[in-house]
Amino acid sequence: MKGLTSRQEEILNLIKDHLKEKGFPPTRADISKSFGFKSPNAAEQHLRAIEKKGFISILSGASRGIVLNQEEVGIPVIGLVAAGQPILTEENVENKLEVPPSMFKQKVDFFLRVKGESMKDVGINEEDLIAVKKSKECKNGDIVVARINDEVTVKTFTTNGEGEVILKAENKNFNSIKVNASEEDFFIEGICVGVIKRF
Amino acid sequence: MKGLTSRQEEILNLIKDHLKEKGFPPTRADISKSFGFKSPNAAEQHLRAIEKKGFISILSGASRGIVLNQEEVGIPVIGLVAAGQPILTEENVENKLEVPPSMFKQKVDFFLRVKGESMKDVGINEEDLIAVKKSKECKNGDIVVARINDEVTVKTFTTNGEGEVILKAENKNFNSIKVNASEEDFFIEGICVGVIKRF
DNA sequence: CATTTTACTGTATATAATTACAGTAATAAA
DNA sequence: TTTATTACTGTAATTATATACAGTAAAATG
Repeated sequence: MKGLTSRQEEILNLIKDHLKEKGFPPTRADISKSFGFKSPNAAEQHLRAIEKKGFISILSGASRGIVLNQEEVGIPVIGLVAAGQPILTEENVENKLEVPPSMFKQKVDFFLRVKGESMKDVGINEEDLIAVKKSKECKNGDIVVARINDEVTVKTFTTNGEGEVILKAENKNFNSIKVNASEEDFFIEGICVGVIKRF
Repeated sequence: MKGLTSRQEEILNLIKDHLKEKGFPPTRADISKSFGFKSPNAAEQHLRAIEKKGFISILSGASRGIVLNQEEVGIPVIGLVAAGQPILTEENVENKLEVPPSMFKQKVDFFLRVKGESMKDVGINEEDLIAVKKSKECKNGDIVVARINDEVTVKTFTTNGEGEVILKAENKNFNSIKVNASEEDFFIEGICVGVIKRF
């Protein structure tokens, strides 16, 4: 799927706008009119080029038969994180969830399916989806997704500012983790900005 | 905006399905074909009737110029429920949240902003939004939105089947409520099918 | 009980829309 | 430097589509 020329991109955007505003695709004549083409064939040729590059499909014979070949939009849902792999690898993505940007207070980069009950006391239970914003920085009290020696965990972050980090489990039956950041392989993957529970 | 006949509703649903699956509206011929009409005019007449009732607009001259007249902005978020009023009254709606139907396992009719910590132990805290499916029926163990003497509450539902209902608070600091359904003004508004937390 | 609405068939036509063919010219790629 | 691609004009044919007109018949409405 090669890249579109700037003109082709303009045409594609027009199609998207037309779809959004009127609810159906434009005709060749519609396209020609808005770009000032004097021949509908100009639009036709562009459509063919855009189709060839894989961005649309043209249904022959059907009027307005232009179909957008957009990949699924949405935020990836991560199940288990395979050892030794970054979180946002293709293999870890279970499916995608289309949520509006206004749903949480901050931008959500991915959802992580929670394993275990270590965060029970703040209302995060097994199988819940936590909404995570990618970030290396965090402040005391943030619920974070952290990685310690290749294991991914969700805990409350606290530090004394002298390199000592405590990842606190919000459940009295679980032990908190004291991390020596200089010795161990430790980093923050992101901050939890929300939770979705499904009953 | 009067109601559609069942046949007209079928036609409208076909239009919606066509839009969803193909990305553009059907022609009169498309409609006629899927219903087995032998004349495109059958479809035309139906479209006119549906337009007259306000559910669609027909753009004359344009092929496939059928536009759905639905505002469906999203699912209402209910803050406080004013005494003596049904939950889904205009005044109770704080704003709307556009969530995809696949987000929860069941259909969501409204979100309710939770007050108090009485359901803390199942991960429902103050200010969380619970996703509620309207229903008068529920079974033991369901988290329900109930109304007792004009007050709205969220609790776990249990009954012994003999008219005795217990609304259990999921927090040891809160008392459960025993309801005598025959004496008190009590009914179920809906079932909690999910929770959204925003940090 | 008359009238309107619903739910179609059947035919026909104007026009909307796709799409093929024949070009021109500038630019990018091999 | 030859060839392919991009970006169009211009014309025309074929097909897709909307839509008008003339009916029939049952059901709903007033």
